[in-house]
Amino acid sequence: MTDAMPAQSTKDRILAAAETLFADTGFSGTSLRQLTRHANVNLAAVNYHFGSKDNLIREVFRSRLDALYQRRAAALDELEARQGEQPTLEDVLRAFILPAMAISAGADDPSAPFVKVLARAFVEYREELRAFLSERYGDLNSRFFHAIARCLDALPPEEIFARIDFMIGALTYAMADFGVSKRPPEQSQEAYLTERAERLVAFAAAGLRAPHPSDGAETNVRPFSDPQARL
Amino acid sequence: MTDAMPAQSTKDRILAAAETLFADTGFSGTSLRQLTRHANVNLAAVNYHFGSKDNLIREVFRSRLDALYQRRAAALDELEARQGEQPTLEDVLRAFILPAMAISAGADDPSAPFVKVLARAFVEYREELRAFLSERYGDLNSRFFHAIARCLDALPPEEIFARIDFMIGALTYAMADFGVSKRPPEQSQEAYLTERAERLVAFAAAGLRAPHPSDGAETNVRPFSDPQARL
DNA sequence: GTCTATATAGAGATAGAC
DNA sequence: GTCTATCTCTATATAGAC
Repeated sequence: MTDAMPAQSTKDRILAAAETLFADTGFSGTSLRQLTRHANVNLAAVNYHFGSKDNLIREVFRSRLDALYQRRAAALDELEARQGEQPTLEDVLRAFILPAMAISAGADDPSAPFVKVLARAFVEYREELRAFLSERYGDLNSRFFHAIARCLDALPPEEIFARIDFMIGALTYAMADFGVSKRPPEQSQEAYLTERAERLVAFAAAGLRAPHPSDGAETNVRPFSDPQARL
Repeated sequence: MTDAMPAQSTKDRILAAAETLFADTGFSGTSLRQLTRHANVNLAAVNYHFGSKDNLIREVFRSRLDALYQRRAAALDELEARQGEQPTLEDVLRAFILPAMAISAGADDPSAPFVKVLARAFVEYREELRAFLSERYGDLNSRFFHAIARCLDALPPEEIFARIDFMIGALTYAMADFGVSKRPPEQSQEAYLTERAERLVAFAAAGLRAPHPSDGAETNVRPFSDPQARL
């Protein structure tokens, strides 16, 4: 054998190029012509191997999301297997957040662009993605909800749902690197993302633990239609 | 005068249809043919009034973002005009968050779809949007940063920047309604969004105030390359 | 300012040779 | 399994009549 790396199949080259280009220019913004040029394969190969562009898109999702949720499941399994020891809120959040950050860690990691693909999918394939996530990973997401809820037992479920949405929004946005924060040149990408993940864990844990308005101080809410409202 | 509403100009009908369709199917996912059909105007009218599709997209942004930032500026001005009274973190966050929630408040409000357009822009026009926001609203964003930093004076700036990114991520995601939270049927859209805005204010305020790892407990960070890391 | 008609280019998909 | 060539459709943009 002369080559250490196995020769990448046409199918794999298409998947790799799809991930990169979908991350950069979106799904409808990426043509099969660009894609096959980038992957150095023939235009007809996409339809031969995947049937259609839509199927190719689904395949990109499925494989990466499976990997992400497998890591999340393993982390949660480990937490729940600890005998007698109740996981902290930070533990549970790490089990959810770190796998997502991890898949964008290495510059050499072929799955790195996927985080941007996922962020795009939230806007371009909202309903399909929601249905897919709920059908395929609903049980695991439900386990995460209960693990989080156990750490916050004074909080009503709607409040927990809302706060988890905030956490996922922060995670998605941060993963896709949409914000103004920039990696300092002297820090490695891995160290940077590790730090960011820990920052998010601390931020989200504090946010989730925030006192609930109903059992505390008045929040001074004014409806939008109030002409005095500071909009 | 027989008509209470002023007849909408071709240009306005194009803008309105653009906002709706861009929100639903994205920028590259929306063709000018769909758009002009939806607006009941001729296909050529877009190029006549806006020059190109790209210019139309920029125009949609510019007008709505100007409105959003004007409201934010007014709210911040009001806070800072209070003599002697230091605004709370919650006050500052409300000045930033409520205008964003407000523009998606009314089902009858023509600007309602814009929040989804904005979320899409974050992924489809990342760099252009970043440059545009920084050039046009950089000063105001900087004022918000300082107002927030004043409430958190023990925190290093990088930590504040990172946490503000989390807050904006949560806001964008929540505004665009990507999460699992659903409006209860008995609640009005306005009440629902008001409630969500207050929830976000409480969540973000607590998250921003989270203790900083450097001046407190050990955070037990393990790098991703550690094979023991719970990824 | 609005229309029809069309130029030009690019898209996704497929047939059929090799 | 991969190629070329091409079908068919749609895209953005524009020219020129009204």
